[in-house]
Amino acid sequence: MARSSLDQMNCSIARTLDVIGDAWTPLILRDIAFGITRFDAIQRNLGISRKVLSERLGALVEHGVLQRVPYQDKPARYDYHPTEKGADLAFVLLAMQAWGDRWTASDDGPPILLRHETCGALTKVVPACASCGERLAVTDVTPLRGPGFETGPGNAEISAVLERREAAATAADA
Amino acid sequence: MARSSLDQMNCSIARTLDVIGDAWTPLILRDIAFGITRFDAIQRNLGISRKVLSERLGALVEHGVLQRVPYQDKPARYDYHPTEKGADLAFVLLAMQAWGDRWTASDDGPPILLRHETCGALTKVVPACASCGERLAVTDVTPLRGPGFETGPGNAEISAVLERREAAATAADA
DNA sequence: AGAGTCCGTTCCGAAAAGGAACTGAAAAGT
DNA sequence: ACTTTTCAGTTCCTTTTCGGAACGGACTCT
Repeated sequence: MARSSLDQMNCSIARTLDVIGDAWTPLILRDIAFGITRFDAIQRNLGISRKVLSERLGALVEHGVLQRVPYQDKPARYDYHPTEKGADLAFVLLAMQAWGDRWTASDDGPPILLRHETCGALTKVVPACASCGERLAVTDVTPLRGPGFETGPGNAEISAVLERREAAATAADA
Repeated sequence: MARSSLDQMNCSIARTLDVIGDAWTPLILRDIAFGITRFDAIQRNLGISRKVLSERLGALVEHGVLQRVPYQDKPARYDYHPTEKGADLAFVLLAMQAWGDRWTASDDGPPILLRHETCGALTKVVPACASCGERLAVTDVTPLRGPGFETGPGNAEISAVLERREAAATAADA
């Protein structure tokens, strides 16, 4: 994982991966979301090496995803809490959970259920269109080059693909 | 990334990470979703080392996320296509994209836009409740221990947290 | 005083990644 | 016919990262 190359890419997925693109980081964020906010507790829970945990937490603070909140002074000790930016990653985690529930759960069923407090039902998280609110199927969304698009490392071929598609779509319109 | 420890965990997120828990795999899946389905094209596009790409593609086929589809015979050559299991990972990618768009995009705006063909609008993907269809806020969902839950590696502390919360909720009901 | 908690850092051997070169089979150029 | 190019890997070697155990420091508890 070339640390630098990812956030250089003109791609929101790559830039997200620059923050959470390894095996441990999402699990650390999961623990914190569950209210396990201290170094030792996370380390015990995950069985992660203290060294790597220390590095990951530092990077997450660096990225503005977590913040250190002091809970005692004598030896300075902190809880790690999500910032708004960090809390917003929950949807990524929930999407992973939904996929894992569907494709990797044991016969018993999923280990964790979610209740939607507003409607009271046990639920799962599904993707919806921000505009019409309808549930989204993958086949219903088409990618287009956006205002921030530039051909560069990590998307040269994608640029070509999109150009071809958009040209075809324009031709079809005429 | 301890290959084995992750899929051993009683957690859908961990088991998902066992499949896509590194920096390259999601980008490879993104490329394939865009229709870049051949070894060399992916390699060129991402600048990933051929060795790692080869390993990742093999693992994804192994996991049943991708399948090799022959497109010529003499030297056997394949396109990599998503299976249903693989296509279903698109929502994880879209969640990453949505987060990246919001928190890491440049001033120009996001590099890629999505059009929802059903309603015609430029959109972004938001989480919704599968039951009531309402848009979900993270604070509206409560995790509960599910049928497949077992205390074990990776969730001992979580088990304790949930137990406490569920006990508190039960007490509040009475 | 001695053990326990908490959060790290340090050191070392093992594993993984990066990178360039090499193989192999066939099509395409000259 | 011969060389170059395309395509998909594999191999080898160097650099980075990881895992694991030990150590440190600042305190609290018994």
